[in-house]
Amino acid sequence: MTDEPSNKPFPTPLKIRGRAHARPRHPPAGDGRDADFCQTCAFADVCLAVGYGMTELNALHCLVEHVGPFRSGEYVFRDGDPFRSIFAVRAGTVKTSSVDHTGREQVLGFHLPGEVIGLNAIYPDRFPCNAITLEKTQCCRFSFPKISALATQMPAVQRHLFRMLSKEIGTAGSLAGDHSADARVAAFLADLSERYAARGLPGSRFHLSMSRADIANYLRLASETVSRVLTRFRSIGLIDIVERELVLRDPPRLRDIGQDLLRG
Amino acid sequence: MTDEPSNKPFPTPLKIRGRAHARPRHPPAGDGRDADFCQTCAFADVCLAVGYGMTELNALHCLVEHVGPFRSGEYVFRDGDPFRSIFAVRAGTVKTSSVDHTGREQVLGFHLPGEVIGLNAIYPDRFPCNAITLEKTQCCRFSFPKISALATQMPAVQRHLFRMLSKEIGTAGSLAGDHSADARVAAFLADLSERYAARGLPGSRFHLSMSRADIANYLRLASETVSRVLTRFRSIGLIDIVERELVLRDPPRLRDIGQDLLRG
DNA sequence: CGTACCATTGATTACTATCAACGCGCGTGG
DNA sequence: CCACGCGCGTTGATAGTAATCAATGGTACG
Repeated sequence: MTDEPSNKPFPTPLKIRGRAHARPRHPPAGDGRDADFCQTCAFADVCLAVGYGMTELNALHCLVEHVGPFRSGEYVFRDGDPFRSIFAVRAGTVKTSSVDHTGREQVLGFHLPGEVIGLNAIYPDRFPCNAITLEKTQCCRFSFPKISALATQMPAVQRHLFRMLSKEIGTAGSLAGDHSADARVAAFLADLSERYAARGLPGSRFHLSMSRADIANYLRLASETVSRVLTRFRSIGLIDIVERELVLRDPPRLRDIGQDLLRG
Repeated sequence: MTDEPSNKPFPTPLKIRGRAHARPRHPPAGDGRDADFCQTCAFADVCLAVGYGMTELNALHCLVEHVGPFRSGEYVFRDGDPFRSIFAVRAGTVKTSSVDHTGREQVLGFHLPGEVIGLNAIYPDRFPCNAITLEKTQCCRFSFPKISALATQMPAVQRHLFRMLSKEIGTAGSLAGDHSADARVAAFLADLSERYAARGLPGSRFHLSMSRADIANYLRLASETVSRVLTRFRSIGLIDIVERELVLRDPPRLRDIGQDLLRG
C-alpha cells in the first residue's frame, strides 16, 4: 500500500524527459508542461533505469499517447471493453468500479497522478471494470502489445511490469480483512496521504475528489458511517475537514488506527 | 475466480511431458508419475503453446525443481523470506497466510494442485506471507530470475506470467465486498468446486483439507458462523457434509447464493 | 429561486461476533 | 485397556457494530 520506493527520488528526470520529447511524433504530446507530468509518472523509474540516449527509451516514449483531458464523470474505459492498453493517470483522479448483477456499483479503487490502471484487464483480455474520472483528468495510454514487445527487449521494462502487477495483488487484497469502520477510514486517509506524498504533493493537506458515498462504497461501509467516523475523527483532533478539504492533524495516530489494513 | 479457460482442454500434453522429461537433470524429477502431475500444472498451457521439440521447452522444464513432499503443517516459504522463486502446487493443498501485528493469523488463500503461489512476492522482493501445507504436499519451484530471463526470449512465457499476475489481482479483490455469511460460504464452496473441476478432479464431491477455523478466517467470519451456515445449507439440501467430506447437491443454487462474490 | 445532490445527524434494526457449554474422535499415557 | 486431555466442530444465548430508515441543512447549478 505504501509506494514504490524507487519512485521517490527523482535525481535527474527532467533531462530524460526533455530528450525523450525531442521526438514526440506519435501522440499529441509536446506541450511545455509534459516534464512536470512525467515526473510523477509510474514509468519514470523505468526511464531512469534505462539511462540516457538509448533507443529503447525513445521506444517507450514513442508508444505513449496522451488522452484527455476528460471532464469529471467521463469514462477512460468501460467494463467489457476489449483490452488493448494500460493507462497512467497524468493529472486528476480516476475511480475504477464495477456493477454487480443487482446494478449496484462496487468501487474498486481511486487512482492518483502517476498511478497505472488497467493491469487487471490482461488476464480476461477485457476491462473488468469502469474507469471514471472524478475531476478534470488527463491520462497516458500505453499499447499493451507494444509495451509487451518492448519488455522482451528491455528486461528493465519487463521487470517493472512484473513489479507493478505484483504490487497490485497486494493492494487488491488489503480491503479483504474484517476491520472496524474507524480502521477502514483511517487507513484510507493515511493511504491517500502517503500516495500523494510519494508523488511530491502535500500529504497532510489535500482535496478529496470523491464523494462520501464513493469512499463508503470503496470501504464497504454506509456513507452515513463514513460521515460519522469523519465527524468523530475531527472531534478528537485527528483531522480537520470541511466539505472535501482535508487536513491530517495526527498522521501517525491515523496510521496506527488503520494499521491492520496498511499491511503492517 | 474461475479458472484459466486455456487450461481446461489438454489435447496432447503427455507427449510433451514425456519429451521434456527426457532430460531431467537439474531437479530430482523423473519418476514415473510426473506426467500426471504436470498435467495439472499451471504452466501446462505454456508448454502447449510452445509446441514440440523446442529448446525453450527444455529450458522451462530444466529450471523446474521438485520440492517436498511436505508433511501437513510444514512451510513452503515464510513471511519475510527473500524472494527467489515462485511455486506451483503439484499435489496437496497449501494455505497462504500472514500474521498481523496482534499476532492473529490472516488466511489469504488456499491453493490446489496446478496453482501458483508466490507471485505477490515479486514487488516487495520478499514473501509477504507464509505458505503452509494442509496435507501431504509436493510443489514445483521455478527460479524467478531464470523464468524472467526465459520470458524475455519466449513471448509465450512472458504472456503467461502477465496473465497469471493479472488474474491474481482479480481474485485477491474478490473477498473485499461486504457480503453475507451465506454468500461468502456458498461462493467459497462453488469456487473450490470449479477449481477442482478445472484440473480434472471431481468438482461436486471432494475433501476439505482445511479446518472450519481456516475457512472462517479466510472468509472473515467466525468459525461458529461457518459451522452454522454449513449446517443450514445441509438442512435445505444444498450440500451434504460429514466431517470434511463434502458433496454439492445443488451447485447452480450455490453459485447463485454466492454470485456477488464470484465476479459477475 | 428552485431543484437536486451531498453531507450530516438521529432512531431503530439486523447480522454476525463473542462468550459459553457440550459432544466427538483421537492420541497419549497410566 | 481405559481414562484423560486436546483439538475440532456444533449449538445456544447475548451483545455490539454498522446498516437501514428517516429527516434536515447546506451547496451548486440551472
